[in-house]
Amino acid sequence: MRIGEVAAAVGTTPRTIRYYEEIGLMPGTAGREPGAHRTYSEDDVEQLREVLRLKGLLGLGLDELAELVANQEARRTLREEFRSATTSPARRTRILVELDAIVDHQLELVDRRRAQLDQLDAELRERRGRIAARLEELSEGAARA
Amino acid sequence: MRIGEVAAAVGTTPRTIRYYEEIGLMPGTAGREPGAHRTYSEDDVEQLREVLRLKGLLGLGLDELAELVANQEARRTLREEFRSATTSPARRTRILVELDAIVDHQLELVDRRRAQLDQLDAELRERRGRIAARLEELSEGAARA
DNA sequence: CTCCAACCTTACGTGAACGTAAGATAGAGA
DNA sequence: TCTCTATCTTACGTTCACGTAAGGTTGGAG
Repeated sequence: MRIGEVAAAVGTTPRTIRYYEEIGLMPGTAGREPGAHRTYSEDDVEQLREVLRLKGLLGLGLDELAELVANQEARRTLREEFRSATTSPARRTRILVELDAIVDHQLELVDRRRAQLDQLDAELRERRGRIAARLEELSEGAARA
Repeated sequence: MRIGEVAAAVGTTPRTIRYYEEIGLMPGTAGREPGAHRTYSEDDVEQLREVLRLKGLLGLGLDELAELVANQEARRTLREEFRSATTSPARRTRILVELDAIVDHQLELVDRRRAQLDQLDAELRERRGRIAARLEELSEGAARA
């Protein structure tokens, strides 16, 4: 796929994709003739989607996202090696353990944020509960009058 | 309280507070002599805390935060009127209904974000589950060998 | 009243994250 | 092969959210 298609597919702009390449969030110049068009695989697109998603949801900056991207790339490499027929079971096991650690890390980030939102949500609901209670009181007072 | 105290109390800087005033996220110049020191109430501090919190958790920009702040100020005004002895029960009811709507709106924002995080969380957990399953398979295979 | 730290205003600087414009080029289709 | 259209590189522009520096003022402690 070319950059314009990818941009349209994930809902962003070519400029953003190039920028992400510039700061290391996208595949980069590996084996591309200077001036040649960029081409992307389906996996690249998927990775970009995840990056944009995490950026939006967690509000991460380039440095933090870079860490996650490194993990994403590690995931891809490991998955490929895992799928290879020549990989030994022992090696497969180590790959899986590593993949597990990566996912764990992402889950930790997500869960931390989720906990904070839960806290806020609970506080808002309590506030709403108090308002409802006062409304009850008021309507009872009106009924007695 | 003065600006430095407030900044320290909520973990930010005087500059940020002045900036928030500039863009309408903080009380402003109402009745302050030009050049005089800014003073803040406990309520102001609390409002600032909420703004910073929502900014951090939801990643909102000035415009979206401004909406929430308008609501915060409405909340304060309404609460004060509610506490006044001269307010009629009918008026109190209307105030409560309005407050309820405000909190509802905030809850909506928070819940939407929470749902997205839940979705991501579920996906990550499923991914982890698949990895665990494959590890199972591998160890079983090793046991049979 | 005096002093001085904390504050004031004004204004320019900064980093992140792109937008936009210009001129040259690549590469898929007729 | 020729033709466009999407891409390319380069580079300056922009908005947001503050940081920082300069020179003057406020206002509470002593």
